[in-house]
Amino acid sequence: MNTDSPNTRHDDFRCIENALARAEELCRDRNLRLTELRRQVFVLIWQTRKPIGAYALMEQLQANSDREQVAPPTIYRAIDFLIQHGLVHKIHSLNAHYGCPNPLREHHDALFICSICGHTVEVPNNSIQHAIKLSANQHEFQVEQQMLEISGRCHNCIQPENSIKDIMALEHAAHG
Amino acid sequence: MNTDSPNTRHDDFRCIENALARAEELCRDRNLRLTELRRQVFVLIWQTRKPIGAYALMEQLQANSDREQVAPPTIYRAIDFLIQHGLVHKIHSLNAHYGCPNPLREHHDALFICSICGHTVEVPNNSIQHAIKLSANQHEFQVEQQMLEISGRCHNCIQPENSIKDIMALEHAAHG
DNA sequence: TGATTAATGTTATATAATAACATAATACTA
DNA sequence: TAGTATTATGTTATTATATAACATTAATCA
Repeated sequence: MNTDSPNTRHDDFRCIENALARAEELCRDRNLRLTELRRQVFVLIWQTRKPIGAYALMEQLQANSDREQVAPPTIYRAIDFLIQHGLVHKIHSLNAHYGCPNPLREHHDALFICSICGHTVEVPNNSIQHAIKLSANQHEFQVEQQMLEISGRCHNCIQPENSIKDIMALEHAAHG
Repeated sequence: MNTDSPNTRHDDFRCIENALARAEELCRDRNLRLTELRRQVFVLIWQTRKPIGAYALMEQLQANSDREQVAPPTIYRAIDFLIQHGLVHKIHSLNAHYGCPNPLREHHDALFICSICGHTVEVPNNSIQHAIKLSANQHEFQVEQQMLEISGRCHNCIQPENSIKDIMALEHAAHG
């Protein structure tokens, strides 16, 4: 299932470190408590690098911490906190979660979710946002929340040929 | 929870009849079988006039038909059929369903869902659609499915004063 | 320090969805 | 029109997702 392009691979550690730093800053600024539990859940979500469900997250937490047993409310509370403060988004069409790459910016983005590899990209788009606002105004509708989830194939997964090529290139590189 | 404006009330029967007629036509045209079960579920969804979950639907079917006992798969299969052919939409943010008012038209609409009264409106919007397409192209993303769900307050529920006024007007009308 | 609030632990349960297999109804074909 | 294949439904059990309710611990603040 891991179809990440190899050249992004090595950035993972720094990427997560950066995300964590941003989260800490945000919490400091807003006087929120990024507790050990919340921090662990946050990091686990980022480490997965694709949308992850609450129960999978629970297992991960169980496995990667010295906690005796983790029950659903533990994980749901942590997730709720992270969602509430924009550090994590929920993808309703998958009942899964991913780390928001830009929690400071106010955003109502389009979410492109690859149905093959799970790769998820958040795309800010003013014209979409504008169109929604306009439509809401026309219908005298007061917007509270919005979600735009688009599933399909990311550029890496569009054509099967490409995947095979990639794999062959990888193997070739590994052998020579 | 029923905050429909009174002047739309009397149209319910005809409205559902029309929807059913459209569904029957669609099924005839596409050689699909709108069985008794599917028809019943379809009508129940329309009768609710707001998003309804699978289990609530199950209870409704239990109560409003002479079936002995309705199990989850029964209702899920019927819903799946209706969704698959565009007769019903699923609202993922609510795990609920509502009847599509225009199943024949190809549409990727914005869905405005009132968080107070549940009133749900499907709004076709070319500029939203255009913006999404553009964004997808830019990211070399091949769209398979998309959903835009917007929750907030519909024009009837925006101001509490209005609701109270409506109720008073209704009561006044009923007494006089 | 003691009181208050916020966070977490713990047990049980509610809600949503599907798997697997049996039976019945419909459509197809010779 | 009888036999066969296909589609739809019935039935039981289970999996997956999420929350309620209450106890305990940790952090904050007067």
